[in-house]
Amino acid sequence: MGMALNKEEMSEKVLVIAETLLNEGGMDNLKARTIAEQAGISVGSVYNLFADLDEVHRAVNMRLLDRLGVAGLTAMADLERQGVSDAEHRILAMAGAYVRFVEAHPGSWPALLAFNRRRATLPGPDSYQARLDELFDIVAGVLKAGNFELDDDRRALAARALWSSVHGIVTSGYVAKSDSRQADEIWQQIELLVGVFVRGLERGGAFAHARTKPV
Amino acid sequence: MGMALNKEEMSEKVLVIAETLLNEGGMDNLKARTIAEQAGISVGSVYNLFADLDEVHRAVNMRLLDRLGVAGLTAMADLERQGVSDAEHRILAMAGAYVRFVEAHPGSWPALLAFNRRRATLPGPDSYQARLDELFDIVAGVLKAGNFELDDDRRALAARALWSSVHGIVTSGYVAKSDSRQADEIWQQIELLVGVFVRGLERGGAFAHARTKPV
DNA sequence: ACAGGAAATGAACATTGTTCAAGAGTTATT
DNA sequence: AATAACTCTTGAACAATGTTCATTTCCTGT
Repeated sequence: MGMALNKEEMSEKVLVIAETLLNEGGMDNLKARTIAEQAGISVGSVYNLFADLDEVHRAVNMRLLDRLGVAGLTAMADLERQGVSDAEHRILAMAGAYVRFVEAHPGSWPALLAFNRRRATLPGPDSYQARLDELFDIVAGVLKAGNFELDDDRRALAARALWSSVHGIVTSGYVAKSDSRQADEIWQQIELLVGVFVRGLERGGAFAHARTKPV
Repeated sequence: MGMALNKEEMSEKVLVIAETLLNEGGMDNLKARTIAEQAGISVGSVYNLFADLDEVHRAVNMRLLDRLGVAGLTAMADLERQGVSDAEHRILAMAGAYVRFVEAHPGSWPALLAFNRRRATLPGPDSYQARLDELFDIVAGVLKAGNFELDDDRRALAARALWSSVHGIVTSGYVAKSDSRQADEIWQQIELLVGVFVRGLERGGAFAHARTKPV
């Protein structure tokens, strides 16, 4: 007989199952009964471990974000080892890590940032936003090493804008993900964005701006 | 007694109701029974007019995309009338139109591009992607008037990258939409992006790039 | 061995999308 | 006018789901 799992171990098992379900069939595939069946417990027990499916989903997202962060840092470390310190190359490596991550998580990624499950993303006691900030910080670190003329606030803003832009390109690109050449189109856009962005920063464009927000 | 509505008029009524429901409560608020009740028909009749709720949702999205396109064109026309032909200002005006549109459609916008309802956005016989292309074309038009050194393909790519970037910034910004200063942060990022992007294009950065896609 | 509590269970409930047989209404034909 | 053929509407019924909770089972300390 297998040793009975304690609460934490069973939670872990549930999360592994949940991640697989999400990856395979997206948000709609995360069902309480399926989890219970695959984990060898009852529906009620799932609700004993987690308040509701939202909490399960959030927990899975947490781990995904963590792994995405690790992937980014790993990519940076790899370039470091190769002695690459060029900002454009490093940013492209970050973007590459992100694209690979997305491609490796076709089902769970759509619900990762645009978390649309039940209620509109309540702030949550957890550090959801904190993990996103960590990702921004990695990009900001690359920008800092790039020696652009940016103060800390401005650099943070640029990092968020750049990262969000890459995210937007990937998102838009995968809406109609029927074609396989779509992947190529995405990467072309990213290369263009990063190239133009870096050159724009080098020109100091980040400072020359006026408030033009329309009412 | 009010004249009975024919099929088309009733479809119209259903779509108006559906749009309101989506705007007020998001995707989960689009329920067959609510629509039926508010339209004064039976549940079955809703399914007589539309194959399923997905089709209703898609139809609503179509109209939203149309209106978004009109908003963009209107913004361009306004600037035209004011004699503004500066590319950066025009792009910012486009982005402003987009941001205003998003703010005006808090419930329906999240499901507009990332259409996650049932199946993964099947290509659909409709012109969903075509409407998105129209929006890209508007941006491409602005870039063309900007006299950057871009051939047609490259300009189309830049337009898509730029528009998707703006979309990404708005998307990321509204994930944690608790704060009202978030709106300001979004616009700052957009200004930075557009400013840097335009300056980067002016430097011809769109050409100086190498294939660096990681495996 | 037994009491007390903690955890697991799964039947039951509420809500949903969707279907479809039956009925109501409309139009064409004789 | 009467009837037939057709279309549209209805709402009850079904299946799938998230969630709850009274009951049962299991474990632990004495």
